[in-house]
Amino acid sequence: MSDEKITPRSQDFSAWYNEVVQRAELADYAPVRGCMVIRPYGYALWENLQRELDRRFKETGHKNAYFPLFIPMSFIQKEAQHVEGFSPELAVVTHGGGEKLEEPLVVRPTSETVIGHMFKQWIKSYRDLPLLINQWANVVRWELRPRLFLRTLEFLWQEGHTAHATEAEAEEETIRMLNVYVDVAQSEAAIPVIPGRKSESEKFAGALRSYTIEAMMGDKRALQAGTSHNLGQNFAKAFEIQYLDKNNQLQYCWTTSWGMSTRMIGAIIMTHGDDQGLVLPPRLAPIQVIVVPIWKSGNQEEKTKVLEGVERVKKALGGRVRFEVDAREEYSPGWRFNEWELRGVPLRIEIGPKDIQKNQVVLARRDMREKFSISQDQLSEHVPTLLDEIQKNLFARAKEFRDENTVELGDYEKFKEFMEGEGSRSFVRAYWCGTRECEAHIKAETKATTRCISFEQERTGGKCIRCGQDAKEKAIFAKAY
RNA sequence: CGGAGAGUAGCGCAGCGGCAGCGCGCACGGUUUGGGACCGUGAGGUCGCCGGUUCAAAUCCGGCCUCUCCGACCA
Repeated sequence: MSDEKITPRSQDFSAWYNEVVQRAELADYAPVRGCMVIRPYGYALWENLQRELDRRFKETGHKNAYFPLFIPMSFIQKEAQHVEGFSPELAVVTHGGGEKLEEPLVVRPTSETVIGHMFKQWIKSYRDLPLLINQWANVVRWELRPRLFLRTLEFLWQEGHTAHATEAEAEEETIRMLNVYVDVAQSEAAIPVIPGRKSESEKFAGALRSYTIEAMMGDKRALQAGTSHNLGQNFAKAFEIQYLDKNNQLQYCWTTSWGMSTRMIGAIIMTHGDDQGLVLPPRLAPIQVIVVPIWKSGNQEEKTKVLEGVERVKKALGGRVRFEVDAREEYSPGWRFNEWELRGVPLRIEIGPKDIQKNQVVLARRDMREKFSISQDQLSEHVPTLLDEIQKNLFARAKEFRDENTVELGDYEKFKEFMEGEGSRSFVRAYWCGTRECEAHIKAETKATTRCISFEQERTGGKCIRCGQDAKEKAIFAKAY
């Protein structure tokens, strides 16, 4: 590992991002183009996110299951929109066991089709509904331009799939799960998000309606951090997912699907990170507190005393926070400080001879460049409180940044100028007539796309920013990842 | 897939027809330790891959692969 400083965020955001991912040991490039290895530290972060999602899925009545990686090609082709949307990015297995397969197998890009096929077998009666399933899995999409965590050929995610008796229930489920994503993003990852509806052209291939949570990254570009789809009866009809209602009438189900992926790790990096490196939200950080003991080597008495102090610290923290002790003598204190800052640990405890004398420790918050001392007796009470404060501060800071970089515009010429100039990477709220034509023109002329039609808006109506026709709603426009 | 750049030790780079180099990291020994310590001794290489030109190729030529950035596509 090189000792050189990382590229400052302001100088080259992409270079900064790649360096942080690798030097913080979150992930590495794999030998296959577009693929990545998630290293233990990055995987621990994912596990913490998984735990928070999984807990909420179970609280809302969902059960985990697992469906196969391989999907018959014919399944993908059953839903017209779906095949159109996913065909360009499919990985297809044509041979197995040295023989050409009779029917090619698609490596799942998402599992609506195979799950739809199984739902048909499992659902007979209205009594079987709702069916609430989630799976933790890897999926493959042959992306043209990969980026660590944000867009790799293979990625990890969860995909929820549910079937309901009525459209209203399906819609309710879709929104419920979107709200779970809002909660996880904001409460756990400390990332402020805007929940809203996707435009027709941005929605999932095969969905009736797609909802999204959109976040602003440190370079002001938008990132879709989670999606929830109301699939209507599109997949139910394609896969004949039917039930008998109370009146013995055969009805098609209404289905939903929703997903959040390892992309969230990219979102965390790009929302909170700074020129020192990664900054992790305490609630998801694999290591919440790093304890760095300091002593003069060769001074055995001093070392013993400091290590006794470390034992007291461990006792105070044990069971309350996730912590590690970095007592490596081969690295200077300064080196270790920098190392753990680069890796985003929210809170550092320094303990050396001076602290032992005064029965104190030095605390350093990762979110601020300042140190302060507290009595060792206050540790067990103070550290969890501090972690909460850091969590809140990260969210508040990110929200302030996003709000500062969100503008409301009504004039198209100004909009165009804005997207070319300094503000080119900001969120713009503007009335939009809702037509594909206007959306496509805006995209072609400004590179900005509609991120979502935010739920959080007054529906007073106005004029479309581009065509001037009546518009019912405002959309958020931004350049996106 | 279009445009640009890059691949030489783990990382960052120099060398650009004639012995494979530097800095950092790594190992060992010693001195150090409150913001990326220092000295010494070492280990580590099919110069991205394949082919061609040449007495001789990391270096010149052709093809391919990979990565990064900018587009189109996308969780």
